[in-house]
Amino acid sequence: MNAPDPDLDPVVDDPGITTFGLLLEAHARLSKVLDVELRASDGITLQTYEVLLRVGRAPQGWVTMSDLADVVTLTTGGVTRLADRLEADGLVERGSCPTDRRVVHLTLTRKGRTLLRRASAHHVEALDRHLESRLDPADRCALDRSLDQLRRSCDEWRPGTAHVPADAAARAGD
Amino acid sequence: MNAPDPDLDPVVDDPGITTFGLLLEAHARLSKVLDVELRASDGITLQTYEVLLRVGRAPQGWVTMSDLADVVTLTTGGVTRLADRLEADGLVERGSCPTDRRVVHLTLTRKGRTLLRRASAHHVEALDRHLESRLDPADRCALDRSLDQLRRSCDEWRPGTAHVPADAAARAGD
DNA sequence: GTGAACTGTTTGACATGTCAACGAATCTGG
DNA sequence: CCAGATTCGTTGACATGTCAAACAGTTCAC
Repeated sequence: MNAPDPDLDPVVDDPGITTFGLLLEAHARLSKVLDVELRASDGITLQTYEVLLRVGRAPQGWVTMSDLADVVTLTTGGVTRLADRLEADGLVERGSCPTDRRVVHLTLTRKGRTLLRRASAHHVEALDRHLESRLDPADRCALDRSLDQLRRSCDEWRPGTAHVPADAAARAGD
Repeated sequence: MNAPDPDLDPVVDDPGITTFGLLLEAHARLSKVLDVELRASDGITLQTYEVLLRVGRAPQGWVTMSDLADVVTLTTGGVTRLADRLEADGLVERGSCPTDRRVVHLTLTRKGRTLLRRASAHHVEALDRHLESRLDPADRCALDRSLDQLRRSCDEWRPGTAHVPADAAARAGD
């Protein structure tokens, strides 16, 4: 009574589903590996590293909470809590913006800066092992191009841009 | 006092960091878009869709909790709770395995099957708009190849493969 | 100027995931 | 056949993220 539905196969074998599935899995597996190695070598998560990196290489040496929310793909509420933890760990500092008193400037502490430099060496080495050395150099360019294209085209998209049938939104029930 | 550290630049501009950053962002943005559209068209999250898809196209019509944990990249504890919610929504059912009484078989209910079929149509269409139509056909192949390669090489990896402290390597076998 | 609309951040209530400990079922080698 | 090691799934305690409401500061139009 529960054999795979033949009606389903034409639709679930779509090449787009395959590519997207590969994207999901490659992302998950690579992130997991890099996270585990970063914890082992520097005692921080991949997410913490990403924050340190974004703050550390910001042109002025700081980012706002909203900036950060965008690059780490969290809500601003999530970033508030993330910043709380990193500040408690002494890696970043909150500061106020001289030109807009709503804004919070996040900067690296000395400790954060040192840690970023140390972790970067390990992280780059890990990326070499898991990413660079595994890819065909020709495919590498196409990979960068494709990913950038996807990122860009999703940024353009806004809810409602899609031709979702008007009745579908109403019928969203279960 | 907090200008970007010149010492940092050589290391944070590594091409591997760039590619990995693109992977993170492309994944996050594309997932977000597809999730929003799936919610609008069928009232389910992308994660729910992924589960329905995996269960629905499993060769025997069912998957175990551990199988599912692997493909959706959650711990088994997380899958227990995910299955609880989907079962409460009437989309999947737990069943027992005739040959191993520890194992739980997850199958689609009729409702889950219907929903999967309906959502698949919308999802495939969304993938066409956001993925297929955006990519250069030649790059598409390279993208699939690269992602598959990354996924595969991460699967081979085991903690300890890297040059991490010896006590971490001691736990290598499983 | 001043009120309305908007933006940036925080917060409480809640959703969702992890981790480690656990019980039950299964395997394995004497 | 049995003791120990292993595997599968669940659970409690806790970590982390979302959502919407709230608040302060800013901008805009009149």
